[in-house]
Amino acid sequence: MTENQVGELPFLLIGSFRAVIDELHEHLRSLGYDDVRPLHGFALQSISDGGVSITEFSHRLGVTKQAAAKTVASMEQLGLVQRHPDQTDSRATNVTRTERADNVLRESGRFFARKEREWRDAFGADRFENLLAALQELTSPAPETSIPGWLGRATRT
Amino acid sequence: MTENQVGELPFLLIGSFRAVIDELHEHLRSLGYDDVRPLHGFALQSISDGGVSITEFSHRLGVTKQAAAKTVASMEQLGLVQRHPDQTDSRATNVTRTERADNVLRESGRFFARKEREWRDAFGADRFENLLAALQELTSPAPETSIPGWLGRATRT
DNA sequence: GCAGATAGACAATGTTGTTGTCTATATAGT
DNA sequence: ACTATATAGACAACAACATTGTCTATCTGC
Repeated sequence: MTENQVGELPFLLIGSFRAVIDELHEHLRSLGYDDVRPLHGFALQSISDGGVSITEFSHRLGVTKQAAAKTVASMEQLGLVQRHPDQTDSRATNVTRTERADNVLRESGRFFARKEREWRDAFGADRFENLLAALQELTSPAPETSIPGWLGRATRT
Repeated sequence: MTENQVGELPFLLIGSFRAVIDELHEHLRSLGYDDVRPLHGFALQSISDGGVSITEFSHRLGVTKQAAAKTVASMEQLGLVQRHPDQTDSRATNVTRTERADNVLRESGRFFARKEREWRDAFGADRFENLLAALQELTSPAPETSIPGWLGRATRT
């Protein structure tokens, strides 16, 4: 069973992540948000309360402006964001979350809070805090948020 | 800074994963394996020492046979795998790793072993074992290995 | 005002997936 | 043995998400 096992921790990390995200989206589906996909969750979190420009959005997601514009277009179709002309810069577009998107974020937040409570209870507060602290150290300085477009793409752009 | 922060742990998980995989491929690049990408690492681990059929390969990766066949084709181009007619089933293709692929796996294994040693030293054995154990509990029953094609795709296929 | 930078659209293309369909071979039931 | 069905994998068309390159409109600093 351990044939070719090249490293354990990385698989535990991605496996845990996948497990919790899968659970989240199962939950969201049960609430009727059945067209929201993991990518959209990442994207929604990159939109500040006052909205963001497409360029800033692309930076937060770690993709090109063009890719970000397409993501915005698809999320607009899903009723998750709206595009408004920027008042102070007529070149720019201000992208804001819709109420629907806010609901998705709120439900996701509740889900994660519940999940973390579960884990804390299951592990014990000490072990749980230790887990968090250890992971924080692993993500060196800054927790990288530009995940979409990363896996499966060339590391060397 | 915590505006819209919907959940901390998931980001720590994916962030840590990304950090270590990025480091691995930086290392591999420094060794001359500059055309091997994260996807290939997942794929190579799914190839047993005696080789696998394309169908079995597709199951291990969690993708369709067609997608697996394309991955095999691209890895063949990179000199990572070879295709042989199966001796006992003339419909089937046996896919084996090349020496180059074995080297990549070996170097990856070394890298991860070194990384885990570093972390163990940095955290202390107790905290490190706790981290591992906690993550194992998070990955419910089985650590999911079918990662490619997951992020960014529809959860509901 | 003008030169250069920036915002974002449009087009073409690459990578990695998907469904659907097809042929060849294997296997199980009669 | 014969036939029905299942399986292995190829081929084709297409979807999703990214890329690079190019273009226009607008902004900003001198």
